[in-house]
Amino acid sequence: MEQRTPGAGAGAGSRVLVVDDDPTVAEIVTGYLDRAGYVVDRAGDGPDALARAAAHWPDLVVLDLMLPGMDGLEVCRRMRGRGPVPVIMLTARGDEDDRILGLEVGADDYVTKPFSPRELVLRVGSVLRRARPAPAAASGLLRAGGLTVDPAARRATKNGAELALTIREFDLLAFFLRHPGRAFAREELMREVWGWDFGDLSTVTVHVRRLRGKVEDDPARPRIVRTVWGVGYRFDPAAGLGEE
Amino acid sequence: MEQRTPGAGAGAGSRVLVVDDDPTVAEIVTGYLDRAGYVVDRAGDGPDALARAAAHWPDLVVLDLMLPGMDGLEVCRRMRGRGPVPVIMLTARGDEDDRILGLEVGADDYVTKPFSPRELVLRVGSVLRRARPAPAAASGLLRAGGLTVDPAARRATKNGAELALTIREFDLLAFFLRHPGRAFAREELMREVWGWDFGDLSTVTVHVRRLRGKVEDDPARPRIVRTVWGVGYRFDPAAGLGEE
DNA sequence: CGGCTCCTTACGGAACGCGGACGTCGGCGG
DNA sequence: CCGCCGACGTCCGCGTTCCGTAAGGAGCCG
Repeated sequence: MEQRTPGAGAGAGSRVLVVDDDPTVAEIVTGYLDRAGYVVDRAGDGPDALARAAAHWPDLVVLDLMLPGMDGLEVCRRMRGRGPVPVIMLTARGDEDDRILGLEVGADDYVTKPFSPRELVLRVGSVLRRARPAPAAASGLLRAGGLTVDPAARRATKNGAELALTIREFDLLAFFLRHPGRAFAREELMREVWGWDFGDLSTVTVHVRRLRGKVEDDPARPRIVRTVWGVGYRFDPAAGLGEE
Repeated sequence: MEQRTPGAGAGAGSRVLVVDDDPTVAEIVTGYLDRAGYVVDRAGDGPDALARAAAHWPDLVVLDLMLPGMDGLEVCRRMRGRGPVPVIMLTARGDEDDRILGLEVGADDYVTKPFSPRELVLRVGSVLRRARPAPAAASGLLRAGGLTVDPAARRATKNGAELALTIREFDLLAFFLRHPGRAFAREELMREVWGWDFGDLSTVTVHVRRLRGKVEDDPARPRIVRTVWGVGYRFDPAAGLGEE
């Protein structure tokens, strides 16, 4: 049932570094991860782990807390010093202090010994999935010009800078981003953005003005939300950066 | 002090939540589990179960699939949303689909009605023993910004320092950590965190404020849990270190 | 130049979020 | 058994933010 490779989206072929001084444990873990479709590398102690990481930077590290020579926490710290990498710690059961320490150093998850290899595999997948920031695509994100509108987060940016928009302004901009290049009458906007079939159309005018004040480089000469005389307004997507 | 410990000695005094709308069934099950040395709590329906769980997080849940109002599967899902907890499902005999559904949602075991109470007790012990070394699969540790939330241990830290959160505050923070960067209406939070479809929304406001008081550097100018005017709140994961 | 459209500004009121405080319930310890 | 205390849900007053409307001026077109 759980035989599938992690190819279903999460980290197919991701490189996992397993660090454990116990050959038996390392062997078992390696085997399971390998069968799950990961590329696995092994290290027996701290220095070895750092060397391996230097040779091939891993996507995730499974790290035994108890290591000969260098402490697992130290390894974690050094690793983190070189670059951001998710870490799953293996700790002795019930050793609560160790777990807390691990979390402080920045472990992304922990598994207590003795553990089920299958569970470890699941957690590896989970952490990898979590570590991967939202792919931005398929998330309903709207982009045009230098503008970005995220309906889910209710955030809008222009050239990376956050815009402080009110509800109406945000909805208005989002609507424009969804229908670029088309001209809309004020009545249409009132219906689509406000959800009203009646009302003072100057409301739309004023809100367009306010939006321009926050979005346009020069609100006096709008290039993004253009006026279509005798009709209404049109969003011009090709007016992102300053060309003159 | 120890009344009577369960046979195998696993989970003496473990807290078991029994959810069944049939008073007779609940009574019998409660009786047996109680005599087996467990601390038993009872709930008659879904919302009740979630409320009980909020008050005292159980070590295991015995859950009837058929419940008035909220579906057993839904209860299971919500419960799992708050933290990893083993679940044993009670299903109608031969209702194969239900069993499959139950296992998919993440039940750790199931018992078909009519069932022998003694068998149920045995399974409870078994699941507890199995689940003990490490909380069952599914969600692990949550990290974002300088925050850490461990649903299994029900513990949260900020920059390594432990946070003294109440039940609601913890659930709220955990939910935010699970859905970073998205804006949620108060109604959604009320539904997802409280499990209510109605109620005074100012409750959410107040708890957000209390959470801010413990999480934010400057509660007056929140950077982690942000207010989205006219909409609700949003958890901002990129608010870890001090930038100004 | 006249009429219409659009821009700009200002303002009152409503909606909203926040902080503080209170009453209640349940748990815990004396 | 009783009293204390923390957590929770509710309520109220205040300050802020936002919205819709109105009115005067500027711009566009015939």
